[in-house]
Amino acid sequence: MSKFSEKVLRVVSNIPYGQVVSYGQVALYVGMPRAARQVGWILRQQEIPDLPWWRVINNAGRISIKGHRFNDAELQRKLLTSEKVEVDEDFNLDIEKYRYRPDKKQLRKLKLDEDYIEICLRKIPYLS
DNA sequence: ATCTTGACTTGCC
DNA sequence: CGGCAAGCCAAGA
Repeated sequence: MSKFSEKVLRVVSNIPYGQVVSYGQVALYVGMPRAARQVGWILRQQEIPDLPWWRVINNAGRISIKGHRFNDAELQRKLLTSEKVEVDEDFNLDIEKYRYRPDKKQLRKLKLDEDYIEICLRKIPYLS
């Protein structure tokens, strides 16, 4: 398993119950702000135990499982609604209402440079 | 090495 | 709001 994959799994597994992040956000927190598609690529290889993959959606606020995977999208909606995240019949939700916004302390756990952490905080500000 | 495939994002109509 | 074209880059073949 690549370093990239490991970091992605670590970030995703830290998303709190009842909150969501976008693929681009995960990419940002693993140090590769433009690798959103690759985050999706990693999560597509299901069979990853103890990973709250359903808390990752696209930045438009939509469940993003594509193609002939309607059942998986339905499963994701089911899992989200079970944690009180409201998702409508078109797989849309209010991402800003549920978005996970880590603070500086939490970002430091990811072993990122201090200045890069500032970039993260500027892009996804922590709201206190 | 080279090409293709996407659970993506952003900007620009 | 919605669609579309570019840009993106890890993995597989």
